[in-house]
Amino acid sequence: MVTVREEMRKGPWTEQEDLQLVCTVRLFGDRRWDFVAKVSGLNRTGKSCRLRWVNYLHPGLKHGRMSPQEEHLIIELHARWGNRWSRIARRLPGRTDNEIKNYWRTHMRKKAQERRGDMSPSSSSSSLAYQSCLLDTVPIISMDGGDIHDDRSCMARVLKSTQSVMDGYTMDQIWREIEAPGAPSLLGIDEGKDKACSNLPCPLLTSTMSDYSCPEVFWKIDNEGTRMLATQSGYGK
DNA sequence: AAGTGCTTCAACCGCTTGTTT
DNA sequence: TAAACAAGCGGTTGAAGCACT
Repeated sequence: MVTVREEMRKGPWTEQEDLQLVCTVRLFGDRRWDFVAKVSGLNRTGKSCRLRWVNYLHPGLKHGRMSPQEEHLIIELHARWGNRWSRIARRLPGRTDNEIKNYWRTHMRKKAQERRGDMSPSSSSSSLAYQSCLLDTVPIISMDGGDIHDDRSCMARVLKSTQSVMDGYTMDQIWREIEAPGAPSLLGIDEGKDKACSNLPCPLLTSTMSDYSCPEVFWKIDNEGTRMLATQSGYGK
């Protein structure tokens, strides 16, 4: 009988861990992080998985320098809202609260102080009103609320059977495919759900959804850009 | 080339808020 | 309605990389 709780892994993520997390999130969605952490086989907390996904692995993220427009917007919104980083981040598609927070600390605080003197409060530029559409770009498949043991064993089979396939892919390759203009989304969600999984850069995902009868639940986007579950199970309502 | 200080940013921590039972 | 749990948020830390001496 094993009663000793395993020590959770901390610190920087490896490429292999990233791959495992990406594949697990694609299969089960980015909601139940404790579940994702468990079935992925990663010895990480759900919290850690969520953070890694949100701040680094999320397909909608930008990975470059801030543009002048983004800089301007950060200054403007910080002046208005203060350190409400997540709120500010929602106005900057592809940027995370963590990234903006770091950026502010390193680049902008000084600049903002310099500019505060000559910036009138009415200088807000409506042309800079970005749409908060980051999350809408994320193709997600989620689990339903079924028996957790079934889901876990399903995932275990999936990961095991496809380990060799995953080995052939690096995160760089996945990013390139995600970022390539006109490239199919990871789950082909842009072209309709019936084609989901047909154009995956990671072959793991094509085979798993059809080869194993894992619960299939899809997110849909409502008119306000809010993700909702389109499901027969009612999970996530 | 080696040492030192600075910058950057990924990741953790603890608290708060929201959701489920 | 309250308790338990999950997710989100903002602050902080520390390692890695870079610039300068």
